[in-house]
Amino acid sequence: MATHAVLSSGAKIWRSLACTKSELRLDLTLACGQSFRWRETAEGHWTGVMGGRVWTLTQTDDTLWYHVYKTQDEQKWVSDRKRRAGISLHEENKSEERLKGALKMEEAELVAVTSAQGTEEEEEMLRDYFQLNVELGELYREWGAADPHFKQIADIFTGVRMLRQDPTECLFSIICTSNNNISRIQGMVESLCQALGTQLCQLDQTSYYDFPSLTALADSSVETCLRDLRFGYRARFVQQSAKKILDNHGLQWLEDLRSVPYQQAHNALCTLPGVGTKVADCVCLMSLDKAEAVPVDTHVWQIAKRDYKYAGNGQKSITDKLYREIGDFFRGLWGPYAGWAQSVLFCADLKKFQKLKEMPHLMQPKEEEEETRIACKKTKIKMEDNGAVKLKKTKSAKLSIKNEKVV
DNA sequence: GCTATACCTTG
DNA sequence: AAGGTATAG
Repeated sequence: MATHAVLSSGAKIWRSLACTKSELRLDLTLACGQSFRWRETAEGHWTGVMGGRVWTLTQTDDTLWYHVYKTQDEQKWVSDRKRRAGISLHEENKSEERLKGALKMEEAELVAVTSAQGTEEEEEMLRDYFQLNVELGELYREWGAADPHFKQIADIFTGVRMLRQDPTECLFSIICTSNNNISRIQGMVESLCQALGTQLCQLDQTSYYDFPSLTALADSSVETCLRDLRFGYRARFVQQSAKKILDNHGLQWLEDLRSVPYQQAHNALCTLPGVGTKVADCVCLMSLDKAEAVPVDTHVWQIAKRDYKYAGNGQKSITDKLYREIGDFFRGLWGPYAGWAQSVLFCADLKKFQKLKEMPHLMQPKEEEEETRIACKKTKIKMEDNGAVKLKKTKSAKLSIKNEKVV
């Protein structure tokens, strides 16, 4: 039976890419709530579905390692890819040019990949998914220079990078995030793929499924199906949004929003049921190449108030006006990649990553003691005179952490 | 423009 | 109350 790949096995199945951890941290980037499709299947090994294939990724200091699994049913895989691209199967011999234009890959490459070659294609898919052409280290320096608070976070939370996700997967995953938490969302997205997506392969005891097509999501049976899967009121939003896209616009519409201005894409998304300003910004930022989109949720609002003394005229909730103002504030502070910077701070606020802040060794020596002293005061952790820290959590330290975020 | 309320489930 | 949205006042 097929198993999850591990680097230490020494099997010659791994390919590599030069990439430092300051440019990419898999653990932070794949588990901070951008994509809900990756799981840590072995220490430091992340397995998930991307571009219709199952991947395991891991990294060493200067290298990103990847393995792509063979899909279980090649023929089905190829026809499924074509169907997604909007090509009816009996039609495919008619117009070679049109077919190539509509397919993400050309026919020749499609065949090459399925015959277990296509090394360059897969490397390119990874570079595209992680947007490795964007120099994150340089951006961190710019954000840090403009913003002392960012600089303080940045030394620990390096390599938090915006993924370039598939727009359909991104939209329908993010619709599921309202009034929800990451672990439940992960389960819901997994259920969604299992119920409506095609199976790609099985590794150990786990089956992997492609994200459902727009057509599958639009079917009238989907709302009931998702209600049964405990999607709650989001079930209707998913089905109705899919149907509305197909009825009013067509298969290519979402992807075409990549080439229109941010505000226009944002407005277009907001016409969909279940898509408000925050969900639209997430989709813009995480799948439509709008780096300036800053999704403002309750936590980003907390960050703005707590760390940037943002007043907001004492509003009780995030109104449309306040939403725009906070976004503009961060865009003014961080510039055209403000959404990327926001994701770093968002990540640094997640409960599951708080332990990284307890390891002061990555900070500058001088800052280190002072920062540590402040942290210790807050959390009542004892610090020796020589600056050493006892890494024992007190009760009060734990109590200051609620749900996903630190209060 | 701002506030309040319902909407599904889960911890 | 959780990474909100839609609706009415």
